[in-house]
This record gives sequence, structure tokens and C-alpha cells, in this order.
Amino acid sequence: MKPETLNFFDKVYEVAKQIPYGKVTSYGAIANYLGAARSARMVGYAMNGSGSKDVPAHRVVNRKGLLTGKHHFDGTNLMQQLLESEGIEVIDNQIQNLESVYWDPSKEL
DNA sequence: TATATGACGCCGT
DNA sequence: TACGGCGCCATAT
Repeated sequence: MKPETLNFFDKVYEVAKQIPYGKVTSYGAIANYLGAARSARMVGYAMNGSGSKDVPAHRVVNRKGLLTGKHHFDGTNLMQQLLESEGIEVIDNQIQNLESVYWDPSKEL
């Protein structure tokens, strides 16, 4: 186990923590920002360990704005509720107006 | 070391 | 955008 691999999850958490309130980003965007553009799946995988972290995983969706990870939350609609609480319109597990709430770490960060 | 898994993304249709 | 299929890559077992 090399240190670099350990940092991968941490890096994902670092970026995810910096997602502004009321904004969302995609797994690919985070992966791209980390220099692992082809490891988008790992970003989501890393989120599995975000349960004990202060990571707002509900603000991370796939590039279509689809809440593909909602099944990993306690409730079936918890993720959507959290997003709506932040002023993000979510219908049928999909974020509406994605462009208006999208937050790209490579640009904003 | 090898095989299976997956909260994705891209491409073709 | 929708759907199906393939590829990528770090973890888990």
C-alpha cells in the first residue's frame, strides 16, 4: 500500500468538503481536478468511506446531474431532500437546472 | 497474485 | 437526452 494510493481517498474528501453550499459537482470533475480523470468511479467508490467523514456526498452526482448514489444513503430520498434543502431543485432523482448549480473544482478552485 | 466489484464517463446507435 | 456496451482504475476479498 503506497502513500499515494492512500491519499486518493483523502484528496477526494478534500475537494468534496470544499463544495459550496447549494452547489453540486460531478465525480468526473473531481477526478479530473485530482489528475485522475479516468478514475471517476473511484471518486464514487471513495465516497463509500465518507460516511464517517464531514463530506457532503449528496452534493456529488454524476455528470448528468443524476443522483446515482442516493441508494447509499440511509433513506431512499435523503439525498434528494438534502439537495432540496440547499435550494437545489431535484425531480425524479435528477437535478434540474444543473448548469446553474454546477460547481467545477478545476475552474472555481 | 488474481478475480470481482462499482456513488462513472465516453462512444455509438 | 435515452439506452446499451466498453473501458478505466483503485479497493476488497
